Amino acid sequence: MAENGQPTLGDVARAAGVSLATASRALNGATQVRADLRERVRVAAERLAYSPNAHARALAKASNAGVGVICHDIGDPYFAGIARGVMRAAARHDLQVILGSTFREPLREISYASMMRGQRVRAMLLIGSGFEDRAVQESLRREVDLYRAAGGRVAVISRHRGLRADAVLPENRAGAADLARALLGLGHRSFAVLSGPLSLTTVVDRLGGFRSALASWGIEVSQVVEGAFTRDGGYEAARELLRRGLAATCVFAATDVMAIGALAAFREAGLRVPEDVSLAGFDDIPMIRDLTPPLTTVALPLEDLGERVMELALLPDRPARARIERVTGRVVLRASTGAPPSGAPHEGHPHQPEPHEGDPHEGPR
Amino acid sequence: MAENGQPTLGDVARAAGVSLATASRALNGATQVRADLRERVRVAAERLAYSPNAHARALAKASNAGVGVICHDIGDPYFAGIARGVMRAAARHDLQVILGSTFREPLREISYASMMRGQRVRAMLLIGSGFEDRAVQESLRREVDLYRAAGGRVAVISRHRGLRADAVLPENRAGAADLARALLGLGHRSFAVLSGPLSLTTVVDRLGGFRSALASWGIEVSQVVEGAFTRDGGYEAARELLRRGLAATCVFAATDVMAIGALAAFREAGLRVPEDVSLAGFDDIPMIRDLTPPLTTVALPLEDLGERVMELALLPDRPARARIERVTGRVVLRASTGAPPSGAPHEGHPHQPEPHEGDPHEGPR
DNA sequence: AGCGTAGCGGAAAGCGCTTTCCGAAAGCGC
DNA sequence: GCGCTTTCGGAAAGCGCTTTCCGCTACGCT
Repeated sequence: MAENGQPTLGDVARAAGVSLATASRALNGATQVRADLRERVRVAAERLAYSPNAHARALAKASNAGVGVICHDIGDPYFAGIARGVMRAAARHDLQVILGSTFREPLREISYASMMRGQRVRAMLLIGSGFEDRAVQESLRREVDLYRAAGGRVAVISRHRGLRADAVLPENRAGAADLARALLGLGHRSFAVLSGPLSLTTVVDRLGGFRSALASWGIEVSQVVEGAFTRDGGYEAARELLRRGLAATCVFAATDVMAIGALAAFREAGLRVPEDVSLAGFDDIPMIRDLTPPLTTVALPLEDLGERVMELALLPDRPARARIERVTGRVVLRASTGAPPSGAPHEGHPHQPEPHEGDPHEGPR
Repeated sequence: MAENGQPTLGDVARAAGVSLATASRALNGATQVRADLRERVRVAAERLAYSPNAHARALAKASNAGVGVICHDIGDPYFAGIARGVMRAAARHDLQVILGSTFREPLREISYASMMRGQRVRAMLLIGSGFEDRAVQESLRREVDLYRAAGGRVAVISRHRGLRADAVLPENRAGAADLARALLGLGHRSFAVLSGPLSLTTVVDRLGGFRSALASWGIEVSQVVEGAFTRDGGYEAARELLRRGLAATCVFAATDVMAIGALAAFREAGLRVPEDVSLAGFDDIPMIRDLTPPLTTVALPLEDLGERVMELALLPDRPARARIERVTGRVVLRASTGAPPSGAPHEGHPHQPEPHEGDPHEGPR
């Protein structure tokens, strides 16, 4: 009996009248143990409420039933949705999940990764765009490489650059382009974008896809305002947009969460959506269906994303090249977008070059 | 060097030219190691990218830097909000979080608890009401007792019954009573409740508090419809309510998540909120502020709840009696509640006994 | 200068489990 | 019925770390 009162495998073996090794085999293995003995061991374990020490087991087996998951904010519906999928997949494989929420602090991401390497988790999942900071990227890269060198598996969502890990990649460019075309189809000819931090590939791709689809109609995005990837970030960005003077009939927010904030800002300013301005987001987090008006968006199967990234990390053979699973976003037109108001700014001269404060950021890659 | 390529403490010691024990002390302890040696070890560890094997450490120390957290659905904003707080507190204490999401399957809760016992986590956090099933409760109770007997610490949110664990308990009764009084103050005299499963103490308390406040005005709840603790559960319950014929000017949904569904159902039925019917929820999940209309609710500091339950579990001395922290819910009146419509049913005869299909459930405990 | 004491480094014993390596027991054919 | 093959159970060696227990060194004191 271990000092803390927990029975050990030895206790079980003794209670069952077999050797320690036999008890181990009886409990774990498909190995050959006589049926009656196996049963006796099982009963003894049951009776003692034996719970194998996972650490001892992991140490002896040099493998582990844990996976590490690092996301930016478990309170954010986007990550919560993905986490849901991850949990489901993990349960299917009898894996336990060690969760890290960075709260968008780069250093915390590194330290989580390092901690998970120490835990010898079987796989490490990085969910969401990486941080811009070069040094941070370098540290993370190093950490991940060490982890992989030790046999760990890494898979990511929305973050392929520089990590060459297996990845689930939402097709941000194509999705945003589809959205742009749908909005053009509604009659809009002038657009503003509330982007997230322009350092994130996710944002660059969404903005880029949106722009390129417009470009083939000879239209440019009138205004871009950067904001944090949060509800309040969207709210502030929308306020900034209004402060600058809204010069668009349609606003595209880089994420639904931001769009929610934008909606609030517009409403506060007395703008009706979609009568005065159309608004679209990206991701399709569950709650936006219940907003008034329900939000047009590019739907990503969040829970699926989580399940797939888990499965990806668990695939046995590591090919030379990283496996990439692309996930299509489906445009869902809801009531937050409609025809542009008649008398809208720029209507009738869609091809005019737009002199405005412009955005200093490079186009799509 | 371990076979998987990870350097071991022995490697570090050799590289630093000290003994294994010295290396261990240098890295961990406030124990006495000469400063220059300590530094040499640190450098060697750094250079080798040494990451101590957490399992070996946990095994040797018979303690562990992990805590287990079990909730019902990490995708639900209520639990996601609490989880956020837990993560924050865990990070403060350098603890890693092993997360379990039961998806409301009782057996999964047991198996998570058992798994976490095997992990020898330092603390176990159970978030949210327990399951009704007697056998399930018994198993969980047994599991928890074994875990505690082995020195584990358990803390819970919203689940005191039968576990005698330290608990953070939202004051559901008082909160619901306050809400009822506020609604009475708005002029309402007839009420329907969309409750969650009546087997949950949370629901019983909220319903009970609501009822008892009404009772002191001689008013009874006209209708109670049970539904699942989800958006769709609220939606369905509201539809059922409408099907039976809404006989109230104000509807109280046991959780915000349910209220969101109810709002959708009412809107679909052409009922205006709050002009035709007032609607209130409970919890104050972030998104309800952005609904139209914003939802009246009883605000719980979700993130705080998470931080507090974590801190509670970490408190060193275990007193004979469980520590209970009660958390007050604050009524937040928003636009989803207003004065009852004139010509509302029952108006003018608030004290009449209400013969209707009634609810078979006992009153507040 | 000699002795006592404190402090620091090294050897070694586990932590609880898995797993290999053997020896023993059982089953089979002739 | 005897020897050989096949199973199966037990002893023991780690997995990587912490920690106790010693012995040695170096310093301080008289």
